[in-house]
Amino acid sequence: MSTRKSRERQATLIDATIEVLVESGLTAATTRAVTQRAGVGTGLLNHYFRWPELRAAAWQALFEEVAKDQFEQEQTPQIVMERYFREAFVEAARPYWRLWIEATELAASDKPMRNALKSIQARMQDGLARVLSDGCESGSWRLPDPEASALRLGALYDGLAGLLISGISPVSPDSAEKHLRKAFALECGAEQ
Amino acid sequence: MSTRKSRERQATLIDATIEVLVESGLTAATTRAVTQRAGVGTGLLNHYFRWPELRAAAWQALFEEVAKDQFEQEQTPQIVMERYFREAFVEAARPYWRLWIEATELAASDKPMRNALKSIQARMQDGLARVLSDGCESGSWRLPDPEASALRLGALYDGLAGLLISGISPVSPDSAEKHLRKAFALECGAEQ
DNA sequence: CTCGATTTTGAGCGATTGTTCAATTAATAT
DNA sequence: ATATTAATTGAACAATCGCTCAAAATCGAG
Repeated sequence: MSTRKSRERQATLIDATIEVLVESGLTAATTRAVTQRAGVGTGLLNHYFRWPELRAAAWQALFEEVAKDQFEQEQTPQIVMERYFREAFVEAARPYWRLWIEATELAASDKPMRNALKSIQARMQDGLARVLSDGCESGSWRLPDPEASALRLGALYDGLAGLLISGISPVSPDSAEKHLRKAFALECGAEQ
Repeated sequence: MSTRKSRERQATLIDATIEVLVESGLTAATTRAVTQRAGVGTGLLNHYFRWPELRAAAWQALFEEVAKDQFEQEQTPQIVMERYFREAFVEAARPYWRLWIEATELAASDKPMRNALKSIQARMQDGLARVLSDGCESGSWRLPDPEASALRLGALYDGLAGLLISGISPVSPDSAEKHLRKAFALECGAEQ
């Protein structure tokens, strides 16, 4: 067994899967689309992966990057939160809302996706909680329970993203952002 | 054309579809499961409906009942909200979270479901907004903008339900309920 | 160059889906 | 009772899906 080209091939397939996921979503993505995108035969995918595993692996790799960009950077809590609010619901982030919501649903029946979602969900929530906590220590805001606030803000984010991807009117990306900011303000004690 | 048994048959099929949706979810439900449940041949379903239309019609009928039970009853705002909080995340409501989240995702690609979701979403949000508004007028609580609060509470509900159906740990039904109550308290100005 | 091992291919399998339509059954009118 | 119309059936169809596997291509050691 093993590694002349195999590692390289696996990486190629994961990258191709990420691309397909971003433009087709978790449910519409197929193995054939992935192999075609990667420029390999259909059999090669099954030689290295099973579809549920590959799909979950690609999803997780994608969102590890997102989590890193969003929370794990060396900047002041204010700046991180400001970026979080400003970039939360911009049109460019739409594929990610969709993949997140789809993961939420798939996780109920797909074990690899459940593990991936559990890992990323924890990472996202911890990242947000840490930023919120750092902001408390640096005096940028006051929060009685940063972890609880992180959970509520994260859940509100999910709910707003759900409203947006469903193509239903009453919320626009702009108003969604304002609601997220407002919720944060309420968590902080309605000051400002 | 028309109506010796046809209306009756359509109602039978819709009822059977509701049952299948509740126990299998929107995505796993199939036409064969519905016809089998209704005790009719596979061809009959297609004589009266197309699957996307039937599925959306059954979903809408189901959630019109839910909306009625939840918000459109003659009781004091406090009692309505208390029931809302208490019954939001009990285990018995789980099929409804699931169907709601699945609808959110399906609506992106399924026009009938999008229309059904739009209708029900508006009804739910209006119902909650009205209860919140009534509570302001009766002096039960104070809210600067009941409609905005209804939107945020509804979105938070969706997000918490998403966390619950994904089978991921950090939130239990009990703690989800507490977070929803807490968010309401914050909307009201953190009193109590 | 040769031979064995590894990598890669893609036609085809089996399962599942919503849907069709000629045939059959049931109901109504004359 | 008979004929006409409506209601109902279910085997078969076409489209997808993930996946298999014998065959072909490619690579590396001797």
